[in-house]
Amino acid sequence: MKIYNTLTRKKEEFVPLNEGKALIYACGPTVYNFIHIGNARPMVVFDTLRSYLKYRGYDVKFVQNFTDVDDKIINKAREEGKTAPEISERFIKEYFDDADALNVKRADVHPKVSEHIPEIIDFVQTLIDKGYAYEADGDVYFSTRKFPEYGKLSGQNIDDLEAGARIAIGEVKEDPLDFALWKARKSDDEIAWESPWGMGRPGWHIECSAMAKKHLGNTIDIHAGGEDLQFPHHENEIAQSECCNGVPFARYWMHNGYITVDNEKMSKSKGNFFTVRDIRKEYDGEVIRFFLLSGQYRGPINFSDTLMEQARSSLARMENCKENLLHIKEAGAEGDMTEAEKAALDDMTGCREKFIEAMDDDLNTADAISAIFELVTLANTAVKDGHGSRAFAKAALERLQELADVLGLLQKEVKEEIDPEIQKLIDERQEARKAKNFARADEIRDLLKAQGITLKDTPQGVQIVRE
RNA sequence: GGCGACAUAGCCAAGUGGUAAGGCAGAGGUCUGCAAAACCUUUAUUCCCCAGUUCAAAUCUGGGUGUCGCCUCCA
Repeated sequence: MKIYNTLTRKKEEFVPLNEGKALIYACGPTVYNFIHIGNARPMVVFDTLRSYLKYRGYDVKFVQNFTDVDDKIINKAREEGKTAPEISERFIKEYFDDADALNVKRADVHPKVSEHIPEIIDFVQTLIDKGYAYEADGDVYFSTRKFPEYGKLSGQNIDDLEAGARIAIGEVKEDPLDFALWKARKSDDEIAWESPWGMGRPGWHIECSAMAKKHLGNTIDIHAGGEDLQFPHHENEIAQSECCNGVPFARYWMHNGYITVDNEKMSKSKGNFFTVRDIRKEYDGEVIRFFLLSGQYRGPINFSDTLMEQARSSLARMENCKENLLHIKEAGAEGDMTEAEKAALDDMTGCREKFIEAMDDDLNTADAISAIFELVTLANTAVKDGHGSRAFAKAALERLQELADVLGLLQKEVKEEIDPEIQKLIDERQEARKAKNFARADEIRDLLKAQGITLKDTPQGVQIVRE
């Protein structure tokens, strides 16, 4: 598989540190609010990366942190008269609720900053001992200029950065480019821990370095996150980790593009963002997932109602195919497949190859989706004359599901049981249709439709589709 | 100012040297009691503009134009 590596600005063959294994660290959310659609993109994209690597046989260890110690959380806690842990625990829960809706699986480890304070303190102390960091008034800063490779990820020249940087009033940094590893407590209501430098809390960048080190080791395979984290967050992580550990930090850096609204970046500070929770009122989580995978992950993607509607319609085509095949699997012709079905099944092998080729090319999910649509068309066409066989439906379904699973699509459980009352109505409708009492038949169909049950009259009998 | 990304049909979106995938929407048709779903046909002589390289360019080079991002918390 080829991965676009931000570090080299090239697509490179993915060669993990240890053959057959993949160590991935993805920057997770600061848990002070519901996640927005922009947060959802890296979740879905890197969940798909993990899923695909597993599909290709890698033993994947995927770590995604929660930043549960942060100014924003402290502020939110003050506003609501709660403690910081109360805020973060609540929004971690809400995070998982949204993640589940998006079919984003749990990471192997979800470390929290608050549970890694000793590791972080050790990390900072090592940097001080090695001469890369210094203490000032209870703060600890990283001496950026002591890391000659600073800027290698973002392509920034350290002197150009210097020109734009400023030391804010009250800061005690030796150099404008230095950044905080540890922040001294400023008021009693701030969450804080004991440290060799007094009461305080970790800076933002150090968390990821420390947690990645603990759970994945000194060198990891892939470090992932949003494009805007490239600088300074990831640049600082590299500086800290490589100075502390003396080995390369991450072999591949992957960055997803952002979501725009009216072609402007959506961000918390601009306030033009949509939470996943709100969007879910209108669209199924799987539609959101489909939408996020419909374009290449590195480019920007514009969010709008029109595009969500398109995503919904597109995904419906895939879902219909699955439902139709499920129905034929139960009610279709018994015995051998037709020649057309055999041929279609053969052609589906090509779809799988196209799918893999696309995903191998830096996770080209747009092309991968088109491969699934080609498979859908093959399946639909093979059974269009109404003579679909059970054997074909079963085999086609497996092939469809295999690819959809990799993308985390078509994950809804199909309910098998039918309420006896409902079944009675369905039977009555069939009787009515036989008697050409279409008024009654349509009445029942409308009645059930209102309950989320769609009836389709197919060559294989009534197909029942539930929402 | 420094660094970077993008520009393909009504909309979304692949394609990075060999003659424009896929999806949505639209139009017409088939099937159906009617629907739904599905199938068939149809929708870019052309890929922001201009020059160049080449037998051949959406794809490479140079120059424009436009849009956006990072450099400050953000995925």
